[in-house]
Amino acid sequence: MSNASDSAATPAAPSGQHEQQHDQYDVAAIEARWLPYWEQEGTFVAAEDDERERKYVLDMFPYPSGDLHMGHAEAFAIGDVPARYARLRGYNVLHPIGWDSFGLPAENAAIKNDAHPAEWTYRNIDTQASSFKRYAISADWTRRLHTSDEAYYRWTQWLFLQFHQRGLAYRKDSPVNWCPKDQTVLANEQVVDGACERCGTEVTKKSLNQWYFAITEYADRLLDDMDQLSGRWPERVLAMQRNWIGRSTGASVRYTIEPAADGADVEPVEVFTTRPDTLYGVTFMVVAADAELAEQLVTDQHRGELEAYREQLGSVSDIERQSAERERTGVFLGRHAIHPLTGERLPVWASDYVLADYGTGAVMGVPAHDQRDLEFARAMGLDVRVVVDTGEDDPVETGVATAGEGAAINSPAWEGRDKAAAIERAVEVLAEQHVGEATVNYRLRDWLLSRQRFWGAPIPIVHCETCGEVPVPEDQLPVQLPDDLRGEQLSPKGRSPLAAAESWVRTSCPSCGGAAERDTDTMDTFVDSSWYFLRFLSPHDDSQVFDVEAAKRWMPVDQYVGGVEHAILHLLYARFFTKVIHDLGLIDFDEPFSALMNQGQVLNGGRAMSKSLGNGVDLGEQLDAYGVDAVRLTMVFASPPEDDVDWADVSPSGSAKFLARAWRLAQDVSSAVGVDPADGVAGLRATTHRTVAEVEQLVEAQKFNVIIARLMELVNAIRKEIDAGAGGADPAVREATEITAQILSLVSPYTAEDMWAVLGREPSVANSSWPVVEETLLVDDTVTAVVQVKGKLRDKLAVPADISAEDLEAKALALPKIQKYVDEGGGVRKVIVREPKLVNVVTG
RNA sequence: GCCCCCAUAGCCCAAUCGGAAGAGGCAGCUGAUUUAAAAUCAGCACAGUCUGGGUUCGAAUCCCAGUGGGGGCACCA
Repeated sequence: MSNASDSAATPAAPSGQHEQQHDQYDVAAIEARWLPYWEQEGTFVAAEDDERERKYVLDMFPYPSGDLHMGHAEAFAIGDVPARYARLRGYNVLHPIGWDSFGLPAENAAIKNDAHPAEWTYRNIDTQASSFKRYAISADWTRRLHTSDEAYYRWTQWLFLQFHQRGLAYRKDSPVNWCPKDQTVLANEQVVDGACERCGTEVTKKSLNQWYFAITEYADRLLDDMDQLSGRWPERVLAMQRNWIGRSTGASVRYTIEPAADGADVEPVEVFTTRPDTLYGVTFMVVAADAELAEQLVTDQHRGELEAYREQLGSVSDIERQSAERERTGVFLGRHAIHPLTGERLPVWASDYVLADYGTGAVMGVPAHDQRDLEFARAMGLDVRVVVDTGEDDPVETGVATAGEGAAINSPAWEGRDKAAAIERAVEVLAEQHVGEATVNYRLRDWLLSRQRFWGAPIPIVHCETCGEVPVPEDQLPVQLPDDLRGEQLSPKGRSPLAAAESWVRTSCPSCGGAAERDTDTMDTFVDSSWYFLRFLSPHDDSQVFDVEAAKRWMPVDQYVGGVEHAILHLLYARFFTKVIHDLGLIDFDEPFSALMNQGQVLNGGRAMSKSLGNGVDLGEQLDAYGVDAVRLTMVFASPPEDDVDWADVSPSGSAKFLARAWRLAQDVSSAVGVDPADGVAGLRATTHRTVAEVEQLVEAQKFNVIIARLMELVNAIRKEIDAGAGGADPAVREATEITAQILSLVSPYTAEDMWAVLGREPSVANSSWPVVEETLLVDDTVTAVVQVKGKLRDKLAVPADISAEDLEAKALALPKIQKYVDEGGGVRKVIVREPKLVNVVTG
């Protein structure tokens, strides 16, 4: 069972010997034969002037972290199936490849090795590119791109300027997530459980002036347009995006604030609530302790207490603060708000359970019907007033708030109404009194895009003392990265390394010509990957961001393939970019990916492969041991594409065995090219055409693993026919074997190509035409009908396939066994007939 | 706490519309071939579909409740 002992690991035969070795399946020789051929012939180049119907099949492009690994092997084997299938079905297929080549690892490697990030990056890209070529992805290499190329990031900067011009890229001061280890800010999406997604360091808050994309302006469209993706994207990805956007509808309510003893006027405070129906249950108001609002509201007598409270909070980490069991804390601000409907005086408190950056940073306290408010009220001795009768016990006694449905009580303006009707009426009342209105709030925040790191696209903005923030004119793009920084000069210092390149920073203002400074931050690398699928349309065009005419022809992407780890970040950002680019008038669609497939992970022994577990499997070793085709076949066959593949559960040696078995069939075909399959044995022909018909459905349904199972059956059937049936000269055997090569080419291109050549056909099998199913071969003359009595199988019956319901029923009822059961059951009550396959006799 | 997905043989997994529970593979066993082994070939066995209800002539499939596993969001008002 050890890999090393597997016979598929036979070293390559010297070239030129394969003619003599045709009875031996020699993986290395077959790979060596076809790889250069495809490259020379440009077999997979997508033509612009080809007017056949088009398909754009895209794998999420890789980050160049070292060589390819098992995860790449799975993803790209799976992504190649729809691409190759479309090609066989006669589509003009675009299946490009490139690299997402900006990012932190390159920079860290550069610091460590006293080098420039570009050196590490492009070396890794070269390594991966040659591995990809060997892996025989049917990619169009002429469109290869790297996001770290000037020719690419120039247009990333151009897009930034378009966003900026429309007010969608802006700067603001805000507390932001800060990773102390990477010394850079992070987007909300990059903070997982309070820690940096990349390095795991606990994230702190820092108040900084940063660049943002106004993705929240697109929140509704991002949410609502998911309807058109339903059924074509995995449901869980859509669910994750819905969660992330977190739209909640409710009302904003304005509370006037009672002037303090010192007489100073205070602005009204607006709060957001999803439960305006509980308005009569409000007994207090709480503002976020860390919000400016708290400072504005606190009276002089209580200012000291607020400051002490804030100081105390500073020592509490985010993770601790979010723990559910924490006691409610807070301070009274010495101030009262006026209830907009009752005129009651409501004490205003500050607490850390209210978030400063959601809604308005203030909430109305409804302790009877909100658990958090109830806990706070109990801790502070505040009133609890029940205004919804849910039929549950009094929250005051149980300590459990009743958040469910029920009739409104103690609510004069909507007494007795159920939740929905009460909410509706409450919003009306608020509007009539001019104290509130229906409002929508989102969990989604604007996308923080600036990074204080080197290896990214510089933000094309110049800061001028007289003109302020000035965009770099488009004809001066790209703003190139300075090339004289390397090694230690790139180490994180809490501000961008670009700031150290003084001659780079010093520039003149594009507007007034005076002395000015460049913005020293670079863009989040997710910006780069938010539009690369468009750049693939015209990667060498230096006159425009992408060819808008080509976009009409190719976009949107018909099939996007990638890991579920990008469910929120990349996919949400790419959708956002597409909508903005749509609004810029460059494209006429507003969703980039019509269909999405998530492939699973590759595990080993039930766990993700990792260095610390020591369970890593080296892709190169697997390829050397079993061959590219066997590894690809194993990946596809192991499970449905979206499921994880556990390398400990699968058998690449079994795959290699199957490939050899399939390949040998081609050796045994002795009929000439072009013989009429109609002259061949009928049984095998029926199996063949049934397989083709089924494979068509299986590709559409993305059940790629089952394709392999069907192919194995076909191979078994051909073997049987050759050895114990009509023999290798039968035309049906040739037809079946040719089709085997075609189906196999979806997954194991080398073996398939070689079979195709051995069969005497012109390469490439990848561009051959998909077999036409002969429908007449799919229908049997006779079928087996099952006969049930009360749903239990009691007998079987061979009948003509076109039997009528009446005849089938008569035949079934005439069966002696059935008569026996019918008699025992007390006679026929009803007969269900589904001709020609089933009869169910109901007795009694 | 809220939401999404999943559960079929020792293991990975099939099963169009609700119509015979089993296609394929792995591991296992038997045999042929072989001096032997490998490779190859032929064959065998193993579950009644997580549990409990319901709908139906008929449920792996639909509905309800639960158990177990995976995932997302979460002091978001």
